[in-house]
Amino acid sequence: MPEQAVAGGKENSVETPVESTRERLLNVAEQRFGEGGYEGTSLRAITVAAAANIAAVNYHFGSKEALLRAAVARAMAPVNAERRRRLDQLEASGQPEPEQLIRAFIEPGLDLVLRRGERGAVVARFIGRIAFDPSQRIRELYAAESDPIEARYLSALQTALPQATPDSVAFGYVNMLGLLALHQSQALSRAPGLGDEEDPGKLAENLIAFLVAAFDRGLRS
Amino acid sequence: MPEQAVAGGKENSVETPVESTRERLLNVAEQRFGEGGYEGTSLRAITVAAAANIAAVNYHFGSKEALLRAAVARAMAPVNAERRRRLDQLEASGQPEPEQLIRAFIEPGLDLVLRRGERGAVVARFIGRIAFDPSQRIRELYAAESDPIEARYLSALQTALPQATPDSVAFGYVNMLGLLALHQSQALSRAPGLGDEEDPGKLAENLIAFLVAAFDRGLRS
DNA sequence: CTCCTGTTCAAACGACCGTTTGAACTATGC
DNA sequence: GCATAGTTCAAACGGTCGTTTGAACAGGAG
Repeated sequence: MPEQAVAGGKENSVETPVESTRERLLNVAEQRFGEGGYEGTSLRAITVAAAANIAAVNYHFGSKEALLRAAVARAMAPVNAERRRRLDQLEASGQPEPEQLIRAFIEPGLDLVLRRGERGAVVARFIGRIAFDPSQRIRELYAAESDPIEARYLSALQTALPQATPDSVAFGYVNMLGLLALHQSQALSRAPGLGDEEDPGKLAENLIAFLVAAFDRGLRS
Repeated sequence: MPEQAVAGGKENSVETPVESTRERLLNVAEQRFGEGGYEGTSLRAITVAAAANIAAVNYHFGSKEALLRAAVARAMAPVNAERRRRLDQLEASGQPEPEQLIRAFIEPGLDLVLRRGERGAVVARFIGRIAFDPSQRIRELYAAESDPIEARYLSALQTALPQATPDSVAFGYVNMLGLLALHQSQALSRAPGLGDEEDPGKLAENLIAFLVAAFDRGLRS
């Protein structure tokens, strides 16, 4: 077992804690997959950037798709955990408002991930891109990762919006999901300096206000 | 010049007017590109399905990307024309309501394209997919095709929503663009039978209502 | 008929793809 | 010391990619 990250070597004490090959592959994978998509990114491009051998991918993960799956799972874990935590908290304190539910969905996706400097933006773009990859196979791979919470959000939104039909609540939910993914992937910011990227917090507030209005008054009754 | 589509031959009088190789390539290209994305679709898969030779692509278009560009231009032309027509009409009859502007943007994208049976759905998915392709190069290719109208919509929306800041109007516009593309690409309909695909007209009305509410009350003032 | 232009074709080009192999290297347990 | 399990490596595997080539074919004009 080489490279145990001696945790106090001569150099790279905190800045670069000697990531393992496996971690470097995951880091570079989510960066490159987020930039070029799954089909548009080769394993060789990833392994070169990660200073790893081609065979390391199949050794640590088994295949290109398994690498993607591992990267998606790792990237989604904190987002899902935060969403669960907020849902638990909201449900524990009575009937939540629609805005609180929407906020509990959007903020973990934007805030928690965009506020972490360069790496956070990379993770956000990766998630947003994979969620709507051209290949249905890969979209399902992402959907499987966020499915468990989807049902909780749908029923919570339904009770918070009793006048809306179940179909229209589901319609609003997929719109929320889609808009979040689009802003995460930064595919909407065509020209630089649209006024969004400057402040991720402001983007979250704008998006939440947009969705709250749509949920409150834009769904069929 | 063979295959002049004799316009009244023995068979295939209306059903299959002997499409030229060029037309068959465009038809298959927008179908396959819409299903698998640009990177995920090979020229060989296209030419086999179009019953054409590989070299025909480079003869008629020059390259894979030029084929995509031609397909995008052909698919967007009627949508852009209809949007221009509606904008002209609205501007000729006084100050349009936000809903009228949103309708003039959404309906040509969904209605005009989803109401035309199988081919319309293929074209819609193609447009929606290309608009948010992982590759920035391809997204720009699409954006160039719809840019000319974008400025008109932005200024019309701004005067229809005088209380909203220019930034928030632009924010609403990209959200509208993104949601339309997502519904066109059918990437939002995960499970079959969500209640949307059954009636494209109903989807358009739901989406318009959703967006009108968001524009009217969900933008920063 | 002969030329000429437009179109199609099989075949091959070099490059890159994801995956596999088997040997080399490293640290640990005995 | 030796054996062992975990990890990395250069090299090659068969396949597919987009593109190019040069010959073959088709119809219209002279």
